[in-house]
Amino acid sequence: MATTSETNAAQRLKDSGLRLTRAREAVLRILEKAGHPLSHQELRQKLKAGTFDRVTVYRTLETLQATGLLHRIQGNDGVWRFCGHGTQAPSACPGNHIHFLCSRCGRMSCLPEQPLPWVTPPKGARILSKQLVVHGLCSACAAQADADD
Amino acid sequence: MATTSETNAAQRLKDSGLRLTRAREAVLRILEKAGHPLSHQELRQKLKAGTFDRVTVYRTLETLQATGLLHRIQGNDGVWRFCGHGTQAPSACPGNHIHFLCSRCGRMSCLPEQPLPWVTPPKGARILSKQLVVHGLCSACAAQADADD
DNA sequence: CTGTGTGCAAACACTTTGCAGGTGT
DNA sequence: ACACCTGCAAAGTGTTTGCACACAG
Repeated sequence: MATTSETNAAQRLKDSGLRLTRAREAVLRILEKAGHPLSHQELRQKLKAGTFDRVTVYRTLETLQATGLLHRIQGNDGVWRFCGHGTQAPSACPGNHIHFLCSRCGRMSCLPEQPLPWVTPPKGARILSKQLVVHGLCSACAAQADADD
Repeated sequence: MATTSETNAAQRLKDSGLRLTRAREAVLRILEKAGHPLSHQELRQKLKAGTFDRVTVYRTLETLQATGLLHRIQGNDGVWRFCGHGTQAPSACPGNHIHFLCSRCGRMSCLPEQPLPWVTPPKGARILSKQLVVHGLCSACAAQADADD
């Protein structure tokens, strides 16, 4: 079961029945290391722009997310952010928790210790997923904002 | 204090110190009547497309929202939806509750009886707003989906 | 009259689609 | 060998910006 951290991303891809390609491995590896959700753009920057086509990255993220290797959340900026940290189980970070998005620096973070609340569905409705995103200033930006006085 | 329902929208605009214009009154009136949040697009359709420029509607929504006459939420489709129902107080429907978005028909509804949970901010961070959106199938679409078997 | 609102055109950002050629198994 | 990935080009969707004219107060 245990694999070296080197090949962890590759292993997860294989285990999921996906073809092992450069793009997938690179994307997954970066997201595993990131520790917080990255937008397409942020991810692209870490890939040393030019390595992969924008479209490829979009499709790769879509595939990984559909396979359950990543989860995605969206802040009030309308941008998807993908999270793949917690590399042990196939879906170690299922995203069933609150996310925090800093309105100043745009960085999103997971609040894994705070689960999503129970929601009573409207009569007859079926709930498929929930998303609780908290907007505000992260500690760094809050301090910065105070200094700007 | 009471005004006829005819001029309610107009009155609220004046009370907020905004200039009374055709666009603002029309937009506010529609949102008051809608009873659920409308996207720019949905709103535009109710305005009998062509009445106002797209840009005007965007700016009007921005203004009304900034003034507190509307609140806005965003589903996982990245689209803003504006809500102005509950017309009594200046900010009668502040949006401090859960929203439900049907992934099939795209209609959003308010779940006003279910308030947002308390969230503990990350150390040093400052929370400015919260958004809990539940995705799924509304009762109509759930029934329809079952019938599609 | 003056400042704000509106319409029109164009720009923007993010994402998706179509198709030909390249790659993993 | 064959299906699936990738890159390139182009289109799509929602939203914003710049500027000149029109309108509310």
